[in-house]
Amino acid sequence: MEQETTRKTVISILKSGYKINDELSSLFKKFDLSIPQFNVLRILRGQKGKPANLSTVQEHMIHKMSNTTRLIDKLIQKGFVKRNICENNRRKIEVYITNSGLQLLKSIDDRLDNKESFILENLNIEEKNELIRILSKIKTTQYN
Amino acid sequence: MEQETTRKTVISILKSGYKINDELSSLFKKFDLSIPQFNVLRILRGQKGKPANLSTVQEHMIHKMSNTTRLIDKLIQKGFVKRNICENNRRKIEVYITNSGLQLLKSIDDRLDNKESFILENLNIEEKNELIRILSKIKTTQYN
DNA sequence: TTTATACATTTGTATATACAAATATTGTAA
DNA sequence: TTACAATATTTGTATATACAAATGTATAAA
Repeated sequence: MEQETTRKTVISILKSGYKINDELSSLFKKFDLSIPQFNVLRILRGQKGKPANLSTVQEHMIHKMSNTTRLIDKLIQKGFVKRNICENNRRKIEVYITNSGLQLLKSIDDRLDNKESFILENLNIEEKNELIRILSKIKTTQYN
Repeated sequence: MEQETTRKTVISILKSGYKINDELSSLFKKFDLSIPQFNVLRILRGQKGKPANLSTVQEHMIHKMSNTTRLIDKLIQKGFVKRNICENNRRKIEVYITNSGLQLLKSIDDRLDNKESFILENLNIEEKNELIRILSKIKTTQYN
């Protein structure tokens, strides 16, 4: 009985995640970006000028990334990101967002806000906080 | 301010979804199955002997599938599923689960229950029901 | 009966992802 | 200072996915 509720809850979270994922994918697609690519750009913007190295970017990613190198290669090709070898530790590379990348994010910001508001339109603020609170209790073996 | 809560909520759902996805992936991987493959098997088991055609399977999938044909090809290769051409309407195919597929599911059932219980270990029954209730309010443009 | 349209599935192709192995650089212990 | 381990990133490869186009079948209209 409770097992049944547990199963339904798991499926409900999974499904909600897929739905939101699809919604955001189709938004970013208009800007020729994938969700992970967008996240990298947003992480780099959060650096406020300071470059980040690959492992830092990986740590901040919303989901574990198996190949950050090629992900960033794509962003470099598009001119949104630049890469240098770190002088202090030549194993590391430094990645930072370009003006073109910042402009792109600026043009996405409003549309993302709208999309997010739309998705959660039927939830009041208490429900949103309740969701955040409960979801934070999820346990996993994979990562924090 | 509320926009900030909205954003946090969206990210929280996404992240929870990714986490659970990764947990289940790594469980199914032990049985050489992906999550969509497992879902197809479970849908077919739910048919209780009656075959299902491709579009029926697609409708029941937890997330939209772009290529059910090849997904089922994999399951056929592994011997968990069989496929016939539908006699009444030769455009359709009929798919059904084999005994080997049923046995596989049986061997997964308990471990899946355990995994799901583990993931939601810190949630009481009210919180689970509350999650289901709130998550059902999520709106999307992509599908129902 | 021919032609067009809708339906159900399959195939082609380009891109993305996962995972393991390889490379390059640095730190450290003998 | 050499050898070994640790760190950071890159590359190879196999598989998965998305999307569009193609195929084959059925239905309906002229």
